Formats: sequence, C-alpha cells, structure tokens
Amino acid sequence: MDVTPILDKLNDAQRQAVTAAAEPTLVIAGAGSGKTRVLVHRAAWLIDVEGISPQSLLAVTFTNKAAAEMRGRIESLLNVPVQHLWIGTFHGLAHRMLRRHWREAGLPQNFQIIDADDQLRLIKRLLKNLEIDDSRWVPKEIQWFINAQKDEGLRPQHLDDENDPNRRQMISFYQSYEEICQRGGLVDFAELLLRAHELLRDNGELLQHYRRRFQHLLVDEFQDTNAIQYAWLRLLAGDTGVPFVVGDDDQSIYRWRGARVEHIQRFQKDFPGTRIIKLEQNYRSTATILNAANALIANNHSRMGKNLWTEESVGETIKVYSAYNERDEADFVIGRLRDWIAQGNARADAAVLYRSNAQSRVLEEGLINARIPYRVYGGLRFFERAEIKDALAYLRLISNRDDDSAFERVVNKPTRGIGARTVEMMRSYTRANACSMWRAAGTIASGDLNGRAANAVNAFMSLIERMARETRGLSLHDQVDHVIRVSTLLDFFKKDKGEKGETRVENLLELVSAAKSFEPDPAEEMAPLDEFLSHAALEAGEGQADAWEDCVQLMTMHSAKGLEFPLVFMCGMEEGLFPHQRSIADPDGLEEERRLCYVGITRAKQTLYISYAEQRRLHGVDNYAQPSRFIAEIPDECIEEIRPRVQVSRPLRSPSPMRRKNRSVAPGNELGIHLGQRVRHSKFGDGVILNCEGQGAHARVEVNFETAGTKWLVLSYANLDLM
DNA sequence: TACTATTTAATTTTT
DNA sequence: TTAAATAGTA
Repeated sequence: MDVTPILDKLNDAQRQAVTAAAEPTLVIAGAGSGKTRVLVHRAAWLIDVEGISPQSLLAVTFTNKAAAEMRGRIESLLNVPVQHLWIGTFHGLAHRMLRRHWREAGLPQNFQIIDADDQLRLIKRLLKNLEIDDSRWVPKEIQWFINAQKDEGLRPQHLDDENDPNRRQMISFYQSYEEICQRGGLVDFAELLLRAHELLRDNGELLQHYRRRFQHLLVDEFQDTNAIQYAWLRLLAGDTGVPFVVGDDDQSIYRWRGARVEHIQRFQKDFPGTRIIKLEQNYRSTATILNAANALIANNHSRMGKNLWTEESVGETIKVYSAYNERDEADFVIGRLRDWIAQGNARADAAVLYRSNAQSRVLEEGLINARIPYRVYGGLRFFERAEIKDALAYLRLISNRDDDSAFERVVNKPTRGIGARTVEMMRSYTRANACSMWRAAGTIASGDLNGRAANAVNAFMSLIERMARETRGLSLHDQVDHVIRVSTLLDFFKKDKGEKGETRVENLLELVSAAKSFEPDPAEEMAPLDEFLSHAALEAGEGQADAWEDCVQLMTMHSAKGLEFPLVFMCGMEEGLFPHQRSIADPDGLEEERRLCYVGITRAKQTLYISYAEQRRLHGVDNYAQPSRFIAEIPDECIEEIRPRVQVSRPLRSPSPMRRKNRSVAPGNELGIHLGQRVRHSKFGDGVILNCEGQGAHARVEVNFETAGTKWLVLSYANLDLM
C-alpha cells in the first residue's frame, strides 16, 4: 500500500494524528493548523491503510457546509465514491437514526422537523390556548428555557421546580409544548438530538448494533458540543468505539447556546488513556497576526494552553484606526477596500467583520455609495422565507393532517373567511379534547359554527383533502407545483403589487425547481415529500443568492469562524460593543468575547485592520466609548496606529488615547483652553472660543468661526489647533 | 379584515 | 434609529 498520498504534505503533528493507533484521541487544533485536513486524512488512512470498512466510520460536524466539505475531500482523496458513509451534522445523523427507528423512538413514521421559527409560533399559540398573558411570560424566554433543558438532556419530569413558581410555570409550559409536538408528530432541533440519545439509551439491541457498526467516531469542532451531543457520542462509543475528536478550546464561542468547552477535559476523564495531540503550526497567517492572537488569548485563564507558530515572515503590522464616529470608520474601511481592489485584488478576498449585525448598516451604505459590490452573510435563508414556509405548511398538512403548526399557518392564508374567532373556537375544542386542530375543525364545522364560518372551514378541509388526493403518485416537483397553484398561494402573491410580491412568486417557482433537483436517497425508506420537508428544515439553504459575483464579504465574527481572508477588517472595537456590554460583567462571558476576538484576528492571512469609533450612534443616541481592551492586549510591536485625518501640530489630547491606562481624555484649562482663545480647525478655519462645557471625553467648546459661523464642537474629536 | 399608529426592545446562530 | 409586534381604527 502506497501511503504517500495520504501522509505526504503533512507535518509531524498532523501525521501523528492521522496515523494514531485505534485509541481515544484528542486533537487540539489551533486556528489554521489544518484541522479539516487531519480529519479527512484520518478517514482516508483508516479506510485505505487500516482497511477499515467505510461502513464503520461515523463523522460528525456542526454545519452542513463542513459535512459536505469533509465528504467531498474524503471522496477525492480516496478516489472512490464512498457510498453511505455516515458523514453529517449531529442533527442530520440523529435524524437519520430516528427515521430508521421511528417506532422505537416513539414517533409517527412521517414526523416532521420544525425550525426555530415554527417552534416560537407553537409556543405563542400555546400561550394563547392557555389564555396566558404573554407579556408576563415572554414566548422567546419559554423557547429558550425549553431548548436549554433539551440541550442538557432533560425532560420535564426530570426537572425540579425548586419551589420557584416561575420555574414551575416554565416546566409546565415545557410539558404542554411536548404534548402538542407529540400529538402533531413534530420534532424540533433539540428534540432530534435528545430523542436520538434516548433511542440508543433505551434500546439495548439498537445500541449494540450501532456500537458494533461504528468503530471509529470522528468529531469536528469538539469544543462546540453540548451536553446531549456529548452524551450521544459517549453512548455510541461505549467501551469499544474509538473516538477521534478535533477541537480548539480557544475558539469556543457558542457557550451561550449550550456548547461546553469543558467536554475537552471531560473527554480525557471519560476515555482514560486518551492521546492528546496538539497542532500548533499555523499555515494561514503572518507571524505578526499570530503573535497578536497569542498575546490576546493568553489573557484567558481557563485554557489548555497552546502557542501557534508559523514559518511565515513577520509580515505587515496590524493597523489600528481611531475613527471619529461610525461613519468615519466606514469611510476608512471603504478607502482601504478601494486601494485593495485598485491593486488588482479580488473583492471576495476582503472581509469586514463586526460583533453585531446592526453594525453592517453604515458599512453597507458606504459600500453602496462607493459602488463596491458586497455580500452580507446571515439573514433569511431560502427555506425560511415566509412564502416558502407557507407552501411547505400546505405540503406538511398533506403529509399529516394533525400537524397543528402547519394548520395554523395556512388555515387562513390566503384569507378564506376563517377569522380569529373561528380559530379560537377550534383551539378551545383542541384543549378540551386533547386533539389536533384538524379534528377540532372537522367537529366544529358540523356543529357549533354558523353557516358561513362552517362553509369556510369545510372548504379549507376539502381543499387539503383534494390536494392530497390529486398529488398522490405525482413526482415531487409536480406535487409542489400543484400545491402552490391549487392552494391559490401563487395567485395570492401575484396580486401582491410591487417588487415584494414579485420576488415571492419567483421564490415559490424556485421552490418547484428545488424540488425538481432534489434527489431522494433510496436508502432512506421514506416518502420523497417527507424527505424533502426534512431536508428543507435541516438545510435551510443559502443566505443570499448570487454568491458568484466577486464581492466584499460582510459578516459577524461568529459567522467568520472557519473562514480565512487575505484582508480582514475588525470594526467597532469598542468597550461595550466588543466586548459586548452584556458580557463584560461576567468573567466567563468576557473570556468568550476574547475568544471571539481571537477567532476574528486569526481569520486574517496577510493584512489586518482594527478600527474603533470614539463616538457611535446606537439606538438613536450618541455614545462615547473607550477603545476595546482587546486592542490594548495586543503587543505594541504588532500594531501601528494610523490616523490620516490628524494634522495637528499640537494635539489637544494625547496622541494615543487607546494606549493610556487612565483614559479620561482631559482637555480643559491645563491645555490652554480659555474663553477668547483663538483656534484653527482643519475644515472650518479660524475662530474664537466663546464657551466651554463638560469634562473628559464629553467636553465641548463653542467656537465662533470667521467664515463658518458658531459651532459646538466636542474637543476630543475636533482637533483644534491653538493659535 | 386590512391598514395605520403606537409601543417596545435592540449579541452572537446552526440545526 | 429602526424594525417588529401589537393595538386600534376604517
């Protein structure tokens, strides 16, 4: 066996990991150290060299993108299509198991997956149903509570109310929510994982089967696993399975949604004799960028400890720009982008990163003005669009009449005279008889309702029945096509004047083509429609179309994880924004923010710009912030401050507010400000100080300019020259 | 039932 | 500021 193609071009640590013996292995893979490469080559090694059957391999990732990439790379490395390799996301694989063993899992065969939005609607409906004031019980918080419990593997009956009435109520909501889901055959994202865990835990034979089958478990982004994912893996590994997990404790940025870095420590305890391999050579960034990242992250206490190094040259210094405000910051970024593009670089090689989505706005405005094409990551994905979800809801009802989530979504869309009153009646019937909306509708229509409402309900029910009948036996895309027409959804949106309605129609037609190109997996013995619906929930599709065009990339630091760009901007590096206000007080939260910053820095290959605004308009009010502490945590020698706008011969403030320990900008009298003082402003020209007020960063002066009239200026931004 | 006015809250997000 | 959700009105 020629192992050259598999081991070639791997460094020592990587090779050790790839060829590790069949024992529990923990690979700590720093940013840009070839993590995916190790995972892929490990799989190839096991199959090609160790002769392990592809069948006995299970590879888990967090995102569909990562799963697709791994599959593709394994296939191309092995040069044979590996059919039925179990590579997928935690949710995808859990789903697969549940489909195969729906009976054992206690689910109906055609159970459907609901996304976060469906889940929230369901909870809102539940509150209405229980006639509970949703200002006191916020649906979002209930959703959060339920998911958090599920992430920890806890069912309502496991929860203790701790004599807290608030908690008792939450648990009761959780309980009712579960009943509705069970009745409608609905499974939310967290439920997929929890059920899959229970499935194995409670079915000895199944567990034995899968343990025997999956000898090798490869896990990507291990630091992001939550309790239930970890429990599932551990169960699956048993005493005989060989877990090979890859992760980076310094890049753990999802604690807030249940991820537990502690699993890295826990793993070593749970699997005694774990081999630890650290990948510390970085192939991505310049030495300067790495030094900055290393120094920054060294401020965190709970770390495994690792130091990235590179053979790369020192490279450019990191440029720090101090902007007046967010517009100035955007102008700066755009100026640099212009240069970058003018030098013949690809726009797509530049990324602008920020902490929170709201920051993209100013940047976008600037980019539009500058006519620079850009793409914002995040936002609504294809299968999340309202019109698409409407169409899917019809399809779900066709598959299962008891799907209340789908029922409520489309019962009166397009409007067909089934108003709030009628729906309310169905709800109360539902509650009294513990049945689905569909059954309630049937009963009520032939009883309690007045003629007009009853007709409307009957019309709706026969519409669904008719579509179910007429689509039977049709190909998937004909089914979809039929449903959007017969349901009159398409006409409904066609009537919608303006661009909005147009795109909606286009999207619905696009759904038909999506159905056309969807290839059901013959191995999944399920109805193509159900498979398509699951696919839609599990893989919501691309955020935005035309990803082809060469565009500057705008995204949050979170969504930048796993990506790399030659040119990176990190914007809004201010206390309160990054680290975010809501994390500052909590030491763990702060450390997570620092890791996020570490992730941001390590995205850059060659050039990194960091910028902050001294004044930023947030929620309509001007805020003054200090530069982020993270900037100060980067060694001076890595950084170069650039402030092209400053041409002061004698600055009113110290030249580097960012570096100063005591940061209160102190203008005031010691700097020679007094009424009648003559000053010069770069834009407004010469003038005389008429008035002073405020202190520190907020100190302002009123200046009567000879040509520009009187103006109030904030001293720390105005850069006045004393004359 | 649809449109308009008012209120409210505003990290991060994949599945 | 602004976007979304809700309440109120035609």
